[in-house]
Amino acid sequence: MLNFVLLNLKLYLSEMNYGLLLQSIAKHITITEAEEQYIVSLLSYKKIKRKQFLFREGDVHKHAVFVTSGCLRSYSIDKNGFEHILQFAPSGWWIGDMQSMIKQEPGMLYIDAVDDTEIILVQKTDLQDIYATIPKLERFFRILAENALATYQHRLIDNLSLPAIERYQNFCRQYPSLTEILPQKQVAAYIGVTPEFLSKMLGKAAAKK
Amino acid sequence: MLNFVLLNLKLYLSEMNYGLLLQSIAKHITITEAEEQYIVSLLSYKKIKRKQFLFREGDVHKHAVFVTSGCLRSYSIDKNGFEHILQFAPSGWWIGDMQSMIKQEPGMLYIDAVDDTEIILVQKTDLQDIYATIPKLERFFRILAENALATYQHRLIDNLSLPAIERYQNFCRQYPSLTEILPQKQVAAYIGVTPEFLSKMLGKAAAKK
DNA sequence: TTTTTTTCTTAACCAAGATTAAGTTTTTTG
DNA sequence: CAAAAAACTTAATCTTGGTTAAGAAAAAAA
Repeated sequence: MLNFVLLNLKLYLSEMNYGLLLQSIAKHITITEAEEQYIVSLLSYKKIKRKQFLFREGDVHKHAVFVTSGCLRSYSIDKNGFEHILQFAPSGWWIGDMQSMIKQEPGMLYIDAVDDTEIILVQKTDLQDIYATIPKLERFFRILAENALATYQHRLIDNLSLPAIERYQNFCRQYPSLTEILPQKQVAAYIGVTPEFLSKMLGKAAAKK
Repeated sequence: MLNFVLLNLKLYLSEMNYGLLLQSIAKHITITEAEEQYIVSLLSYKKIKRKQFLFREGDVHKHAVFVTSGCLRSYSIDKNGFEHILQFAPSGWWIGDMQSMIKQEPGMLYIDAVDDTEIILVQKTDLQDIYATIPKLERFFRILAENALATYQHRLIDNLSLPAIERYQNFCRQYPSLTEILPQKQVAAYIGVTPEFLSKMLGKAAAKK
């Protein structure tokens, strides 16, 4: 009977896919099984249907979000109603509005699901406890933030110095799997051009061959 | 005699201005005097004259750089020879090519001095030791990286969604002291327009009044 | 201070990319 | 499967911002 319960618990936990997050942690630091259990006890799990919102502009981000399947996107909407995509988060990625997360103030970003998506949530307040209990995790999140920082530095330089066509090529090279599944429109909103212009650009490129 | 030596040491250290860095650390975490001394023992100090280079494209960044006076800038040069500024670092700021710093590979950025500048250097290898000896510093650099991340997220959204004139206004609002000391040309290279266009824009704005 | 270098301005012309609009294809949903 | 919605294409026109060039102003260096 106990075995039966444990088996179900195990299935339940594997369905939640906390494993992917624990693996990602294990890539940078070593943690004990007891620490793993403590962390898992503070995680929660959520399914998000395609097009469903996780955050809207003005919301305060009270959770760190880790994607285990599917794909999320974060974006702003300008005063003319146009979307500008900051980030895509396929499985294994974190996503969020850092400013809002740090200062606990209303954010400027929308986050919704590009595909049916499963996520793990960590409450910001629990994160403080985790740092206090397992200081090693401070390192994990430092490394995470530093890597993200490097990525944003690179992207900013690209946006300042490259024409649209090269930004598009960079995107395809960097995220080949995303290029396949995303509507062109969203790639346009990521590289910073209108869908019409991206279409024109690709038409020209194809005509040349 | 001993007093004399100690006095001179104190003067020497204060001239190095390690205090500014220690203060900046103290804003986020609490460290003991012994820990302070350990950290200081791993720091080095350098003066950089206006226009002098600290890094060039292709250099591997083996140090974290903290500015104590003056101002540095990091930028890339595109294939047409135009500069695109990623960051200004006045006193109290860190600067560097994160990608190069993390992976210890050749960087894409130039760093030089906008003004006569004093900096503190921490070797990357010493930073590893510091993390091992004083885990609290892991938190300090996590917070630092997260704040920088928030700033870059905001800037990217601005670059994607705002016209040049608003990017200029944001820059002036965010960095009023830099706006005063920098040549217009460099503000242009930061917000992502040519100096000629920025000048035209400002002329129009002034004419309206 | 005077010479040299850098920065700023203005203006004419040019190009990358935006806008508008209409028609077509693809995907989603009922 | 049919209808509706979303995405894509094409083309004409417009706008933001780039390019080139030349002179003026300011700052740096000698």
